[in-house]
Amino acid sequence: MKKYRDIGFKLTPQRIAVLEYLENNKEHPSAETVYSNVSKKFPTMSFATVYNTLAALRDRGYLLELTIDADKRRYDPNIHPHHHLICKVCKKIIDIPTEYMLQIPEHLRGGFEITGNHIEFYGVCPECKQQRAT
Amino acid sequence: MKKYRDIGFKLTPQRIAVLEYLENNKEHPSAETVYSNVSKKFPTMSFATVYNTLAALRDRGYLLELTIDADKRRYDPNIHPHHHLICKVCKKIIDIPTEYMLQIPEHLRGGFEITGNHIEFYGVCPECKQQRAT
DNA sequence: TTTCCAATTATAATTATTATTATCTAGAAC
DNA sequence: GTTCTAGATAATAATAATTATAATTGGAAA
Repeated sequence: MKKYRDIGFKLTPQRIAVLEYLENNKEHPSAETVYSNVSKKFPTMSFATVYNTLAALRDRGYLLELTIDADKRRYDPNIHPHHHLICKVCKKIIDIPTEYMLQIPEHLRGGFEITGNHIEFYGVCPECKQQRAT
Repeated sequence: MKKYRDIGFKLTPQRIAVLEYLENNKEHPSAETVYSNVSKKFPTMSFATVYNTLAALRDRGYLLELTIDADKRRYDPNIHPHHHLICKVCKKIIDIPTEYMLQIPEHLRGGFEITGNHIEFYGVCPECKQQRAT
């Protein structure tokens, strides 16, 4: 696949299948979902390969690992900064552009009734910053 | 413990020990941390009891279950709406009042260097809403 | 005091994820 | 195009967090 050239690691058919499944995917799939879909076309696919590929892509910044669902990690191919709207019942996840921090416009809400929000600020604490410096 | 009367479920010594450990705790401990601390004073304490108690408190709204850390669930006795500042290295979690959505003042940052943020909006999607209605 | 029942304990089971290892292959070098 | 090898795959074992099961216990209520 030409389009994935220079992604920075060895391109195997398995990895291309994962990349293709993820491309433009808005479902925020779990490793299990990726596995079950990719292995349809690639029956020899191993679960470990899915985990390896997802971790490799995450480490290289091609994929976000979401911790929204306590039961399983979810993966987001949209690496541009954005927020999420989450159904508390079925754990459906919808992307929300960063410009909407207070009010989400109707056309993006998708019929959701929004009941709350939570902001996670990320950084490095002074203790860990110092550890790294040494 | 008078203060925990009428909490809505049977108060056992084990549960009181968990409640006392959690009270005013700002560490956002995991089940493992709760277990290891509570079992110091309560050596017969079982891991299942910790999980049961945390789930019972969470279900009754006395405790928030945080999904910030992919590796383990963390628990927050502060049930008033608030946000979190998270060290990406050590997973330390600091409470941030809801009034600070854009800029966190120096005295709350605790020396953190803040590099990003992510908002989770919660709600119920139309599909799940309908399911519930039936 | 006795009965009853929900909570606890001990432990087994489950689920997601990571590690191990032998084998294989993509892609660089010739 | 062939060869070579670092890195990838597949199969499987291991680990860690969490949940389920079943027997036991202890305290509330009769």
